[in-house]
Amino acid sequence: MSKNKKSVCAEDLRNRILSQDIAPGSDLDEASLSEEYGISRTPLREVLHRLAGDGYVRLEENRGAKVASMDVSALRVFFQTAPLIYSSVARQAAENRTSAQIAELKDMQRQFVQAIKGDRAEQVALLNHAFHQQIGEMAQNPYLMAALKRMLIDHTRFSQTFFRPQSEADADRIAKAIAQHDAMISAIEAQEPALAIDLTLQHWDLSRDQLEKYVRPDPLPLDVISMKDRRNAV
Amino acid sequence: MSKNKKSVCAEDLRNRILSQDIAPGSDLDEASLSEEYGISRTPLREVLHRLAGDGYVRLEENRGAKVASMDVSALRVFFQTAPLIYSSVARQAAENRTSAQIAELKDMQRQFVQAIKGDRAEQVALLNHAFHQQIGEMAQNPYLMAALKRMLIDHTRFSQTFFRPQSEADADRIAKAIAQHDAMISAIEAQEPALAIDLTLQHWDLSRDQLEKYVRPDPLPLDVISMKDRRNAV
DNA sequence: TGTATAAGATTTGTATACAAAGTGTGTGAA
DNA sequence: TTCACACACTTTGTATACAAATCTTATACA
Repeated sequence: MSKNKKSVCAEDLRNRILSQDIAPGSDLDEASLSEEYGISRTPLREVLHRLAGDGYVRLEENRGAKVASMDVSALRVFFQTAPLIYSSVARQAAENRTSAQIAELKDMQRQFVQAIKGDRAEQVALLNHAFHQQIGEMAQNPYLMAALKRMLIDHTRFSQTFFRPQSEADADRIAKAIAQHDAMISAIEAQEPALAIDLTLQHWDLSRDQLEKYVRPDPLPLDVISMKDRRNAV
Repeated sequence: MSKNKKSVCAEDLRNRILSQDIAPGSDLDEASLSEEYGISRTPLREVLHRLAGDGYVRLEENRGAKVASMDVSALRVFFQTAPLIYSSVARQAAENRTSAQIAELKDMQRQFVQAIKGDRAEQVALLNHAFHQQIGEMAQNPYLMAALKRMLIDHTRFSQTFFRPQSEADADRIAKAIAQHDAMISAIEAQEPALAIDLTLQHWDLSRDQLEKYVRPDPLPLDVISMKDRRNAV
């Protein structure tokens, strides 16, 4: 794939951040990371500076790099902004996509479906990320792309649980997401911006419902109350 | 201002790129730049990687950093996208601004007007950049901010000629721009999103007209045709 | 004259050593 | 016991040396 160790390092760090393998807010230790990727600190630091510009990490003077945090206030803005960016990107993707890009998008969707069948939740989330980023590439709009990339960093991190079906209803939602992806591909391929926007907003609605579950999950079983009583009794 | 040499270097490079002191597409030589800023190549390269993430430069494998180019196709997308981003940012700035941010914005506007009076065109362009970026900060939306910052890189570079008045009409336009800034400050301070959007779109229209002049300037005097005839005759 | 190739010069990429800043811990005085 | 300070230790920041790649130029050959 990528030729040199440095780009492998950068891509792996991105993936680990996206999949919350490295938690939001955690420190990135230069020494251990450089050893892990078999490079010296110099190129590693260059990677970190690049990731900082891309919004994956934050650099603090004399105290190193931390993974970009996800606080509650950010969440509100996220929900507010996503429909605007996603639908604008979808419109332009339908208008400007090349056939080579369509082929690549279809390939990504194939891999995405494969990964779902194989129950590899982390891979699924990353492939979903790549799918939506590819639609961003199709829009050929560097300004919207900058916003989209930042949205997808948070979206992918938030949606970690999305692709780990817990119930029959979860599986249904994933099947629906696959179908929506297929419909979006068709609309973009057919160069129908209005349809692409509509499908994108539907896809967003599905994702949003699931994200809200992630943010505000079902309350813990009420048993804990009796446990608390018991502990106090001791 | 900034404490260390490294951030001075980063800021100066940004300014030089924004003011086209370093032309789009030109190479950045590590050795000469590091000498110029009195730092070694290691931190300079880190700065370049950061600027790459921010969209100021492009890094090419084994052939260094080049200033982000501005080709014709980009221009089309720029005009297409600016109203969406600018008005969205203006809305949220009016909704979310703090009073401290208003004070800072007013101060920037003061400096901006001062620089215009002093005929320091380059400073004027940079202060105009800072003004609009501050409105971006007020929106408190990192996703839109990413798009806005990228837009402003190109906008500031395109608008280099804007603030070098050549005629009475140019001076009028600059006066109008100042008045629009003031009106935008008032609308944001009064937390009136609809008004802020409206004023922003008016401001954009003014800027767009001037940008179109920059891209498609008045044709050269027709004298050249006779000059050409003369040369061919020799 | 034009092209291909090889050697040299230049520039970029990486590793290592050292400097500087931050962090933690233990000891002594209030 | 608590606070302050000094000291050691850890981590980040920078400079330099060297390796690797690219670019330039000169030369040979068609």
